[in-house]
Parts: sequence; structure tokens; C-alpha cells
Amino acid sequence: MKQILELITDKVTEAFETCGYDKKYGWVSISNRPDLCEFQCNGALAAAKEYKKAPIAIAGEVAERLQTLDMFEKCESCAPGFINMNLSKEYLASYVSSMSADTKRMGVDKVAEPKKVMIDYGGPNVAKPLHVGHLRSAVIGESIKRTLRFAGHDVIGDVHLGDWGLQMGLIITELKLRKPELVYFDDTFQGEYPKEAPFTISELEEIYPCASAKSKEDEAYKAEAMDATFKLQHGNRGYQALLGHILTVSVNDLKRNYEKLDVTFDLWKGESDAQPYIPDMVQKMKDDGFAYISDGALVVDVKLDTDTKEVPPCMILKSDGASLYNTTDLATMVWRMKDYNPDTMIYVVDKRQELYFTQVFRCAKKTGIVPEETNLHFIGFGTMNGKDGKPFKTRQGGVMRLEYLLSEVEEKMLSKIQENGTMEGEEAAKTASTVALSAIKYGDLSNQASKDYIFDIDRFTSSEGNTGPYILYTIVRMKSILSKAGFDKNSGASVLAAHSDSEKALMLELTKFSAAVNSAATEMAPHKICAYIYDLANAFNRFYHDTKILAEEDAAVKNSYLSLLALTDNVLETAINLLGFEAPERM
RNA sequence: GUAGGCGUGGCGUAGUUGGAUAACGCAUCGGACUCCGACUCCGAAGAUCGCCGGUUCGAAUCCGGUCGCCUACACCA
Repeated sequence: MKQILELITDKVTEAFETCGYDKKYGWVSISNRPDLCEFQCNGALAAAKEYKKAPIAIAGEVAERLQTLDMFEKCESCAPGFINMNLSKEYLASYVSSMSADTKRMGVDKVAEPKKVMIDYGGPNVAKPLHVGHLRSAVIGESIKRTLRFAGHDVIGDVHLGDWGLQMGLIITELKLRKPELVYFDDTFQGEYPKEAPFTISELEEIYPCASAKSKEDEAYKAEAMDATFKLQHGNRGYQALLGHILTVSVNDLKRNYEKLDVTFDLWKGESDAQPYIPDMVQKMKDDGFAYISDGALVVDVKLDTDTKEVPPCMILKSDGASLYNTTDLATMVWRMKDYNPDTMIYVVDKRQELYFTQVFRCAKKTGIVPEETNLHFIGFGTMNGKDGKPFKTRQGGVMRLEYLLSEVEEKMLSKIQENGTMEGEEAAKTASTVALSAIKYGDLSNQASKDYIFDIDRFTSSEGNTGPYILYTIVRMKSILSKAGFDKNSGASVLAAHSDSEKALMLELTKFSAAVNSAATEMAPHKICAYIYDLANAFNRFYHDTKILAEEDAAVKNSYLSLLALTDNVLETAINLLGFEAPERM
């Protein structure tokens, strides 16, 4: 279905042409003066230069021609040369009705050329609990994934686990100290290792920080951990079996936590999956003459003449010959290209890693790991700060676990529900977590991803203002009316011409859905969806305020109202789904 | 030091391919409704868009300079 702006632009373009002007002047935008009109065209102002004619004269000619169309209710020129347009109520109603008939997509077309997109987000570390630092990547990545998918692309999400390196050696070392009797530490053992892991997730979460702290004080301990890491990476059977257990236990726990956030991944690959590709990759870089030794380390130059800043070479191997983060990330691209051959790879990462990723991206292109036409896209997000404007910390000053943050917000929502006394028990708890998630995600996503933002729990959980709970409340209210009326939400029934200004305004807002989704998808900017949702919710509330829906006596009018409500509900629920949360039935 | 980002009413944020009176929320003040579920609606007050200059008929937006804050600058990920 064509977007409303395209349809109008088509007509205005045509009018410019028939009046003898270039069609490029016919572009139309949504009015920035809603008090004057709904849509505007500024083309006459620009055309005035080329045709050496007063802009108002050009605008007048074009407007006169447009007036003859029944698409418009009003179409007039306005000093110094604007063309102001209002759609006719009938035309608008018919457009909205066709949106309504399309109950799955509400008039949003899929992209003409779907791309295969891999999106790398999450980035949790094995054996370590998720903390608030992981929140933004998960929330933003999930939303972009869903939005691109809705737009029609083929999207694969990969969690990209941190499951390689010294941390594994540390865990093994500490485990050996505590339970030396385990068969994993018996080098002579030839049999099959137990299927059951020799630890639980809570033990694991305790072991890692303990080992990490010890290694900082105890040189010998650290040496042992490094040795364990080396053995693990060079085929020690027992250690590899342990790694398998660590992965299983940890990934199960991570899945549980991501599930609470309503975040899912198609792939649970990690750094360890990239290791087999490293030797050949490095060898090829050497053979092709890209990699050379600098200060003992193997590097690839990625500087460009156009750089205004110093871009250091991309390091491939450390001077001791060991691989590092870069190596793993590049090798990850190797298997991603080999197994999936995506058109685009997106990385949703802290913006402080931008320079690092330009190095890696350039290196990947230069060495041919990734072909020139593949799009590598870095989405850097800012820091989540506390009310003091500094990075978010617990009261004790530590890093807060994501689970605790989540339950704190849930408790807050639960107490609100209890105050209202509308529900209790399991339903109350479930609703509280649904609303809590909306508060957290909407609070995050309504800001531009690249900017820092302040996590203000009181503001985010409020049911007033531009918040998740406000949006949900608006939706719940609509659902309630629809169910009271016994209206089938998915009937796709048509809508009559607007009876009031607020109803027309609501319809106009609905027509902008397609454009909003499109720009959010192409710009990978979830905050655009938030802005749209909020505008739509407001438009609905204005309509709701001055229209008695259930009490409407004319059955046809009432039915039209309900259709409009169903469509609004449908659009809002689809939109919040793109943000990664959903609405409860009641709240 | 070099490079990048940011600076918009008291607070939190939109708006940056240049376009009409700089938008929204919170907070403040005044009304309406209290009916279809924590509400909602209408209105008022409040910003020389960090500062200076330039380009333009027109600048929050582009250019130059300047101040402030944040960040990154190879053997950590």
C-alpha cells in the first residue's frame, strides 16, 4: 500500500508538471504548522529561483489545479509561497479503511529487495551474570532486529558470547583447587566424562570473581590460570569437557535471563566458535602481504588518506603470538560469511568501541574476509547513567545485576497494582513484570541510541507522560472498550468519514504508521517508533476524551468508531512489539 | 596533545538533506471531566537553541572560531 505522502506527492508533482514546472518541486511534507494545514509543499519557494517568478504566483497556479481533486478538502497558496493542503474526510476514511482491512501489516509494505542481515548484540560473558551494561545492547539490538524483520528483511540475531580466554582458565584453576578429585583433572583418564556438570550456576558465578580476585594478588595462581588456558586451547580433553559444562550451565542461565527481557537470539555462537578459523585466516593475511610485524606484533595497516585522525593499525596477533579480541572478531566474520553470507552485519556495541570497530571493519574489507559490497554497520550506544548523571551504580557503588534492576522495577509496578486492587496473586505479578519491562525498554529506546541517558525509575514507571506504562495504559483502555462492545479486533471493518476534528486527527496519525516504521528501519532508530507511538496515543486520547464510544446511539457510527479503535490498537500493539514489549489485557 | 560526540525553557528530551510562531513530557499555575480501568482533556507561564562571527531571501540545522562536559587514542576485552 502506498504511503499517504507518496500519494499526495504524486498529485502535487503532476500539478507542477502540468503548470510547466519541474516535477522535482512537488515534494510534500507533513505540515509543521498543524494549525494551518495537514500537509504542505514548499516547492514553489525553491522553484521561484529557477523560473524567476514570484513564489506565491507559482504556488497559486499549482494550488488552483489541485483544488479540482476530490482528494483535498482544502488546498491554498499562502505567503510567501507555501502550498497548504488538507485531505478530504472521505479520502482519509477510505485510506484508513484499507489499512484496517490489512489486519496483519496495516498497510506497511515489505521492502522491495530484502537483505540478509546478521545482527550482533548482547555480548554476555560466560560464567558472569548479566549486569546493567548488557541492558542497552540487548534492548536496542532486539528492537532493531524486530523492526528490520517487520520491514521484510531476513534477519539473524547472534548473541556473540564471551567464552574464550583467561576467564575460562581462571575458572578451571579455581575448580581444581576446590575439587581436585574430579576426573577432569586426571590426565590419565581415558573414559567418557560425566554428563552432569560438577557445579551449579550459582557456584559458577561465585567461582569466577573469586578466581579473578586471587589472580590479581597471587602471581603463581595467575600463572597457573594462564597455563590452564593454554592447555584448554591446545586440546586438553578434561579441560575441554569442563568448558562444555561451563557453557551449558551458563548459557541456560543466560537464556533464562534474556527471556525475562523478552530478548531472543537465533544463534548462540561465541568467541570459541571462531577459534578454528584463526590459523588459516592469519596465514592468508601473511601470504597476501597485508600483515606484517610491527613492534613484535602482527598488524594490518588500516589508515586512509582521507582520515582526519590517527587510525592505528589493526593488531592481529600479540607479540607473544597469542590471539586477541581483534583476531576473534575477524575470524567470526570468516564463519559468518562462509555459513550465512549476509548482505549486512550490524554490531550493537558501546560507542566507546567505535575506533576499534573501524579498524576491524577496514581490516576485514582490506584483507578480503568481507567483500566490498557487504555493509558493515556499527551502532554505538551511549551510557546509561544514574540520576546524578554518572554511570549507573548500585547504592554501594558496584555494578548492578540486571536481575536486581528488573525486580526493583517489577516491585514498583506491583505495588501500584496492589494499591489499585484490581487484581492479585499470579496475575498481578505477571502484569507487573509486563509493565516493568515496558518501563525499562521504553525509557531506553525513546532516546537516540548514541546518546547517554538517565535511568530515572520514578519517571519511567509513571503512568503519565511519555512512558511505557502510559502507552500500555492507553492500549489497555482501548482493549477494554473493544471487549465491552464485543467487537472483533481483527474484523478489518471499514471506517466512516470523520465526525469530529479529533477523530480526523487520529486518522491522520494512523496514516503515518508506514512512514514511521520505514524511517525507523532504514535509520535503525527505534526512538522514531517511540515518537510515533506517543503521537498516536495522544491522538487517540484526544479522540477518546470528546467521544462517547459505547454510548453512541447510531449503530453505524458506533461501529465505525470501534473499527477505528481496533485499528489504533492494532497499530500500537504492533509498534510496541517492534520495541520488544507487549501489553497486558488489564492493568 | 590529536580526533570524535554532546551542549535546546527549572529538569528530562525531540527536531539537524536550511523553511512559516523551536516541539514534547515532568514540575508550576488555572480550568474541564471524574464517564469507556492506574487516567484523560483544555489553557497559562517559562528558551535570544553554550558563546562570537560568516554563508543565505531564510540557520537549532551548513561553515569558521571559541568555551564547557564526555569519550577514544595498538599487545584488555
